[in-house]
Amino acid sequence: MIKSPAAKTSFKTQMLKTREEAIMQAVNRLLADKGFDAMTLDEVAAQVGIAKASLYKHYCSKEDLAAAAMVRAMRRAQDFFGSLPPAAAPLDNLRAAVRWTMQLKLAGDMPSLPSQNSSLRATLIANRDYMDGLIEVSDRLGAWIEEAQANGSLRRELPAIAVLYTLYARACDPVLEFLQMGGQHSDEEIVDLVLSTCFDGLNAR
Amino acid sequence: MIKSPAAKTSFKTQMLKTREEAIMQAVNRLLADKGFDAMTLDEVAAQVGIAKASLYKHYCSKEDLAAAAMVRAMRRAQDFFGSLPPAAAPLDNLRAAVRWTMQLKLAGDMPSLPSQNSSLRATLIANRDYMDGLIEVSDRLGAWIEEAQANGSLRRELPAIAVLYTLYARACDPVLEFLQMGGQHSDEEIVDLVLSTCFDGLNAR
DNA sequence: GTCTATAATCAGATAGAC
DNA sequence: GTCTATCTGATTATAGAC
Repeated sequence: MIKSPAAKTSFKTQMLKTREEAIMQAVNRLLADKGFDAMTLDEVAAQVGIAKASLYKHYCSKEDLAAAAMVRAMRRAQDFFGSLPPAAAPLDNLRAAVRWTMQLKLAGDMPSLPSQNSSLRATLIANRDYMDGLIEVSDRLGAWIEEAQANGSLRRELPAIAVLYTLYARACDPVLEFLQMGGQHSDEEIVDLVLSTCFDGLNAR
Repeated sequence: MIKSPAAKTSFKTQMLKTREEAIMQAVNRLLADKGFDAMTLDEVAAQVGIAKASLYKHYCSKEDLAAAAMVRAMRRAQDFFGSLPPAAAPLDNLRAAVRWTMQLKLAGDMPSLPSQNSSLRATLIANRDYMDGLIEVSDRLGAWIEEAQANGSLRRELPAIAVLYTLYARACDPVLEFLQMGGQHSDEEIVDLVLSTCFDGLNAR
């Protein structure tokens, strides 16, 4: 069978995309599981089933690899935002966003970064795609936060930036994995618990 | 001047203790600052002002070094508990404990561990002093949690273990450093903010 | 016990054949 | 583009003089 050059290119491109998707999934899982520093490229290559050197044909450094995973996560967040009902209350949107993040985290599909400094930070800050995505996501969440404070559903005395950080922090909350490790609760229960302590606090009312 | 053997031994012992205290302080700061993986023994040695090889005369591995810092942190926590007024309400004790931890963290004097797995975990679990300290601290906090739930100041529907984890997690909460990095708030304000979001939640009441 | 010098290991990155 | 084999640098850990 004779293929046109265009079809051949398209096929190869698709193969490439599929492989890169496989790499991203492996990186996501490893990043969620052990963090950037502990993740080795040998592991990534082994999990994808390719040689380590081949990774460098797709991404030119370990930092680049992780940055790509983060860019992907930002895109997925924005897709999720787009799927929310347009008429929903801002507080419900915030809760939905945090819930979505924690579900992905528990499923090992959220490449949460280490809170502490690493060589990644510099790479990420220099990465236009990531920064654009981060800013868009932050703007979206920030708008909901201000709306929720304006309509009285969120505490007005808290600085919006502190609320934003608190929500972001749920993506790397160790309470999630500790409870998961304990084995006493289902993932769904864990998400409900942490969501409740985050928004409602520990104190009785 | 002639010294008795006893005095000489005591002096040397004291010198040793002083040096080990200096090492612990350096480890504390580095552990709080960049975490276990990113901390190198070269840095520790440089900060203490001794040769790297000398560290191994005091602690036989990097894990051991960090474990010693954690044991020390547990002891200090217990000392702090002992300094609390005996008649205080359990909820006040919990708040005081979390506040104390966050203040140390912001001052760079709390060797918070990475939430994620590392070679440290195995070493710590095998370390009797650490585990004993951890259990004692957890028992103390756990008792306060149950008392606070019994007297209605803490939400009864939350599993005590989830509350305990949530309190522990404040020791490595990235919100602290993010707000500190922003430079808009004093350390005291940051502690108040995070304490408030932890116990009172984000929602308006 | 402290030092200088060095071994041993591991992980990120590259060379070059195919 | 993918592979095997290798380089390079960083870091933990140790040897041996003093």
